[in-house]
Amino acid sequence: MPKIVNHEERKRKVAEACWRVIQKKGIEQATVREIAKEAKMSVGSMRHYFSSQKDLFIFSMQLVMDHVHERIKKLPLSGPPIKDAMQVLSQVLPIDAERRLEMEVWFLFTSKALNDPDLKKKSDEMDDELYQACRLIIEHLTVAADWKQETERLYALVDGLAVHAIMRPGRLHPDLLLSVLENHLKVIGQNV
Amino acid sequence: MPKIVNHEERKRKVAEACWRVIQKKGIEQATVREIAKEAKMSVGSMRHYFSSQKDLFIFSMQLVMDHVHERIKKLPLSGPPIKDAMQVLSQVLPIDAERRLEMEVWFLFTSKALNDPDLKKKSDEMDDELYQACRLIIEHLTVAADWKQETERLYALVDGLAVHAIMRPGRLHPDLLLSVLENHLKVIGQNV
DNA sequence: CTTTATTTAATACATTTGTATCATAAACAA
DNA sequence: TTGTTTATGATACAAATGTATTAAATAAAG
Repeated sequence: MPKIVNHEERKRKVAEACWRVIQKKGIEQATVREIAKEAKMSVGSMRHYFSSQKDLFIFSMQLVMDHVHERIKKLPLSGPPIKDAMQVLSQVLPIDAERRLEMEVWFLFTSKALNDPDLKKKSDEMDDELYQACRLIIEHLTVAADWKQETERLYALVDGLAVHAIMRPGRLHPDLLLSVLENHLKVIGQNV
Repeated sequence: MPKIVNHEERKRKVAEACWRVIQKKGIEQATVREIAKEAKMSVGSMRHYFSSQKDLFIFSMQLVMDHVHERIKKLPLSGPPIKDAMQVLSQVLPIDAERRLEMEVWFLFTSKALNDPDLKKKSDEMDDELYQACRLIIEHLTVAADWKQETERLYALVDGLAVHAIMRPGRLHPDLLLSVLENHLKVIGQNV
């Protein structure tokens, strides 16, 4: 009956356009008009896929989470613990253009989430998952009794490195970032 | 000649009102009208102190930096290196209401700075200072050859802990935050 | 071809926003 | 008092923004 269009696929295309606008102009300039322009459609047409700007933002956050999940799922793990941990954590670090876009966008959504309960819910989801991932890594790497402390330390290090690499890519480039993280894991592995 | 008003003092009062609005409603809702209301003056009157919203934002960022500087300057240092380091780093960690307000506001300014060159300049100033502070701490605590790596690690840990304490205060409360940081410094102090 | 459901897009509208204008008030100097 | 400078705040205005409305185009089914 209708026009031949893959609805979900179109939604993802719009969300990716939303990402690009946020990266290029910031979240305050991520207006429905700017996003529609980037997606090469009209505002009215875009509204057929997202009934409100907030719907689009939440979908765009979920799409970041989905991409991270997919990359981690595809990883050929069960090698050395430190190597596996590096592979997993690299999926949330801005070490190439693709991850950088997603992490910059996520960073801006996170800041907006501080004063937006709907976005905060999604932000907390991701946060809980990353915390648990760090917890598992710590449990596999060490037998330290204070796993809570070590988990917070690893998780804070990962997010801190991500933010610094986003803000100061000239100082904290991908190679340095990865070596800092790997050395941390090595020290942890020798028991703290 | 004029009305009896301390111009600089008034500017600081407005900037602090700006902080409170940003914390309560987010940076997108930190409009000139909201800030004027919080400062208990009219928009026109506020414009007498700041000719534009951007001027107010940059002054408000500078005021955060000033407060951090003042607190550090007042510290009675030259005790044990780890204790001194903790005292200094605590000034940029959200461990009480005052610091939490400043760090939340700074966090939001930082995210806005990603797409605003004027704010980015101020953000980079603070960033450079904190990096150098971490560098000094590392140099005093260890003789490790890789001071660049250790500086990035400490700095990322500090900022990561700050962001997590802001986003998830229920999980990462001030006591846990401080103990994670202190243990890190202790391990560093034993040479890495 | 006709019908029907979906997609597209132009236009409108009420709000909000930053900034500008202008008149008034206040305090000190002459 | 008179004059001058600073402070205050009401009002105005153009631009931007999220959302709603409405009509047209498209593709498949009858």
